[in-house]
Amino acid sequence: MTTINDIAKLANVSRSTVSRHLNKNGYVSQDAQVRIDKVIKETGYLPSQSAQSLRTKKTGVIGVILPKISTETASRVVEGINQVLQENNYQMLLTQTLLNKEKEIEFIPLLQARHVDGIILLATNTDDALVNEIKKAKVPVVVLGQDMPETTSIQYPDYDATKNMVNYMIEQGYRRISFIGVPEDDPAVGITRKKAYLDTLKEHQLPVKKEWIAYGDFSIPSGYEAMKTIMGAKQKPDAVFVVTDNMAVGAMQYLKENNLQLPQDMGIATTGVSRLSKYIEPILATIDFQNEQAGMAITKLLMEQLVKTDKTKKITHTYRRLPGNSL
Amino acid sequence: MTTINDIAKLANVSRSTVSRHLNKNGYVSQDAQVRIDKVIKETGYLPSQSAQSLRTKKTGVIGVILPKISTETASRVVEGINQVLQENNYQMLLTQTLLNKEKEIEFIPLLQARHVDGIILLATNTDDALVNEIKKAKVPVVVLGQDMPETTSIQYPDYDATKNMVNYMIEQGYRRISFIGVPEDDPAVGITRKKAYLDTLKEHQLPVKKEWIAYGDFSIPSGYEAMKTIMGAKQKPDAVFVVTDNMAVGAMQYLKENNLQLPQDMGIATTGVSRLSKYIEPILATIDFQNEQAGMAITKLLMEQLVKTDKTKKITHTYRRLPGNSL
DNA sequence: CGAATGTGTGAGAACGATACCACATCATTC
DNA sequence: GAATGATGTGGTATCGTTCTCACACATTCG
Repeated sequence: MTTINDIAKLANVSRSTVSRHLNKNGYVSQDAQVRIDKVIKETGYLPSQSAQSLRTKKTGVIGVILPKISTETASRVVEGINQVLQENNYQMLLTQTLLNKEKEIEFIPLLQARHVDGIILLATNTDDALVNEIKKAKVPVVVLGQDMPETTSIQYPDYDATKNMVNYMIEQGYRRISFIGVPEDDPAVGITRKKAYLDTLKEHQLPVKKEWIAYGDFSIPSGYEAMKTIMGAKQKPDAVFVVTDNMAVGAMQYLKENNLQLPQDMGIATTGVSRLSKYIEPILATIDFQNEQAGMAITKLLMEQLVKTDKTKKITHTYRRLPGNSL
Repeated sequence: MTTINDIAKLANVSRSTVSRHLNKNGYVSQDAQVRIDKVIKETGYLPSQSAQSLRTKKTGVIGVILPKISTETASRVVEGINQVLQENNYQMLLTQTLLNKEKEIEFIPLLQARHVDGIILLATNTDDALVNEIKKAKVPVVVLGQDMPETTSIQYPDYDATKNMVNYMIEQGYRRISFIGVPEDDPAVGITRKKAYLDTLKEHQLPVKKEWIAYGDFSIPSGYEAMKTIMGAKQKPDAVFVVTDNMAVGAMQYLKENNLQLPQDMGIATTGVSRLSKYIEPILATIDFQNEQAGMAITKLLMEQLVKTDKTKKITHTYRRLPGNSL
């Protein structure tokens, strides 16, 4: 590997001059500049990032912590993140927790040892230990998906969107609306969305039955099982709201297998829009959280934090309701 | 940030001793070890990766170059890659080319400037400039998805798998089999799969019609359009083989919109299995290239290369045919 | 005309780690 | 009791940058 010293020697200047030219600070004569440029082109020299970052404490790398990359939601968020990072000449160090909470915490110091300039966390919980680790962090940490105390974060509009959809279901004439959720470890999805569901029913004086509420773990099969549980109730619901699209697909599968006509016999609605969901039958009524944009937005927030570490900011992302024909 | 010097001072030993202890080479007394460990725990010290890599020329980071993360294939491969990397205590620097060939080439030196220990390339072409850049690389580069000359690589069994599926279609009684492919820039998908299709038909003395062949660009809409083009032919085919599942979904969409019963009026088969494809109707007959495993396999190959830079290796990955009910 | 400013350059000290080397101490062996 | 080898330790060079300083020379200005 050629180093800055080689360049200096070949261009007949000192190391300092090359550095000044490269970083465009300080004076370098026209003459020296062309000589340096020439040599750099000839040798294909690229500065050693390790040395640079040892010196400057900046790496141009952003750490991203997410549960699992091979989910459509996560990969779309990453797509958005990557886009903004690339515009700003940053690169992305990706880590997966595979839903292991310990890892979520461990990765923060680990990424800092790698001297990432900032961290983007797609959070699945808001445990104290995690919040603590974030507070201790020496680099800006921004959070997407949960309302993390004292942290710059973007939340999905879990409450409003859910309410909007459940309201819409009621407008469509459904009165016995069941619910498939997830455990409360994940506050945004597990608590907020459920609360919105309950609140909306209550506002309309509609019945809330315990047997109409079941839980899954984000996976397609768990949606299938939850639907099965609910359909075991004495009084059958006439619709179901499922908190994630994957589980909705599972639920739908169960209903179809049991010869229920959608949406005539049963309405179904969800949040989250996967690329293929337009092509399943019926097309799911869903909430689009526009994950790419969310990824871009959170990254832009981080970029801001990188220049001026100002106060923490809370933003709620937008959403769109997509009609589908499952209601 | 606490440095090794702080640790040394606090533990009353020299910097060297701390380093020796940390790297478990050379002698350190029991006594010193416990003192050092204690101080490290108290301070939460983590060695600076920049300094380490400046010194050792190793970063523990692997660069991954891929076209687009938010595709199911790519994200599953990454899932596999990540799994093996994590086992081996490596981290992953992710870059997207967004199908821009120049970037595919640029990223190789760029990642090297970041001192990645190795590069995994999910290649979409085999251009000379790219091959050249790989040859010039100072770190091991392994390639997944294309047969790259003089490079350690894993290819998908494009030829055999396609042949297997087309043969199966013929067994099922289809005789007028059409084809939706992609441009030849991507040799593995654009050339090899098409050749397998043509060869198989020829072996069975079945007609190959120009009007039965159309091309898309990997996207769902392009599959829709290609199917439309083919169905414009005077003599209609009785089946279609689509080289990627996304395009197959588009093709299927077109057929359904035009009231063709699948598989009675028209058989459809493809390669690539997306998470949701089991839930669309009919279930696509497809080839599963087992992307996670491919990702794991290519990463293991890279790990091998990292210890002993031996000769280049060529491996062809395995596949499974999934029946579905679209044939 | 001397001082102040602008332009251009290189020497050398960091940054935080690793690794080679020299040296000290102690136990073992012939 | 001298030689040998294992154990333990610290000094110092080094990796490839950036950055502060000191200094040299030109030009401008009061």
